[in-house]
Amino acid sequence: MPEFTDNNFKENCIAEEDSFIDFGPFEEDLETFEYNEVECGQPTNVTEEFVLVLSDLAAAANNNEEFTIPIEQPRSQSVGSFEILNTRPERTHQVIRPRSSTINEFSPYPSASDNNSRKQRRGGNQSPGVFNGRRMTYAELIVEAIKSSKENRMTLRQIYQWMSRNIREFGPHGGPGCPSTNSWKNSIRHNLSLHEMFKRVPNHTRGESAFWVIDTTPSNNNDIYYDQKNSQTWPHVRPELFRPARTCPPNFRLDANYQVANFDNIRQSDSDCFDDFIREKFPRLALIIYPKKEPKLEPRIRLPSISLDNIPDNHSNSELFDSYFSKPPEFSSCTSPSHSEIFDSPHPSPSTADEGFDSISTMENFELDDICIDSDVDTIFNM
DNA sequence: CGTCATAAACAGG
DNA sequence: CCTGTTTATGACG
Ligand SMILES: [Mg+2]
Repeated sequence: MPEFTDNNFKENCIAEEDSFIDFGPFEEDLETFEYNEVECGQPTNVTEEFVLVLSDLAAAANNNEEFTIPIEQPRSQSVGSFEILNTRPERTHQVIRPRSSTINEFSPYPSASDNNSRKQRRGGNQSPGVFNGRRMTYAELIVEAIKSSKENRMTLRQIYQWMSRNIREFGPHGGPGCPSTNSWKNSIRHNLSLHEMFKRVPNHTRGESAFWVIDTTPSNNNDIYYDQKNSQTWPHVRPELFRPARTCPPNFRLDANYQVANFDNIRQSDSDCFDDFIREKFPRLALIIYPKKEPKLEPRIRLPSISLDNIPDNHSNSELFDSYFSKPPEFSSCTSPSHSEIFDSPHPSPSTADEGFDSISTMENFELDDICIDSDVDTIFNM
């Protein structure tokens, strides 16, 4: 199992004179898989790109291992901690995946193989609630609930109450075939979180949870990324974040007209934090490529290619890493993370969400509108 | 093939 | 227990 060392890395890398480092998904991969490519990060003037499987980076970071960049036209089946799949001599591109595991194995969420006992019926149910004579989805019902309120906002508890009182199927006399109380409440919460149109704004009343409002911003309906980021069809799989999802404080507020406005740079949900994390760690990132659910693949990050000419003969892998992941010259005013800074960090933490409000309190230009309902976001967020 | 209901893991108040 | 985020499964049009 030959490995690439500092000494032989470059010669292994450059199989041909003008070859470039390039990994899937390309060509044949795209015939089989679908990807959702999300623009992210700073623009690059580099023409060639290559793609890294995200969890490989994360795995290297978590283990504090030295990162080894695999090459095209591999001469072995293994490169460091990576496995090279679909090796075809006539191909110039290879798909790189972590060895001997799938991302599903890391997931804390229930999988089919876990419960080998009886299978539950989950799909195929019609929308359970009828309102105004029309069968509505959960999302539609929630809209009706919130719209019925005086100030177009409702706490979860109020939404529950509205459902109980206005949707017969959710009431005490629902009858057979109707979801149990726990079930439809679960679905209500699921829909509130899932759909971007439902946003939380702070509620300063002691003991009450946040208000849910309907964001009617037109861009919400036009932005593909906006629609897809919480899609059940295009999930954000975050292997290095396979940990329980956590609530964040409300990111939004109501302006004087009770329109949804957002706090800038407020703590974000895991999905949003993930993009920021990637941007921060990999400033030259061009794209994040999210896979569809099936087949289950890991997200990849697409980066501009490096010019191997600029790499000295006696380079080390970590130098190569730094040269690759550092910011391009036009952004050199910013400091970029070094190899050790990335790999020595205890956990690649998109969780500014975990660290409290330091990012907010240290934000010099953070200002609240005069009309902002919230005066003390640092201490009151009513999750 | 996209939509959506449903179950559930997990966290933190 | 309540609120919230997210993943997994699968039926249906
Ligand atoms: Mg939401």
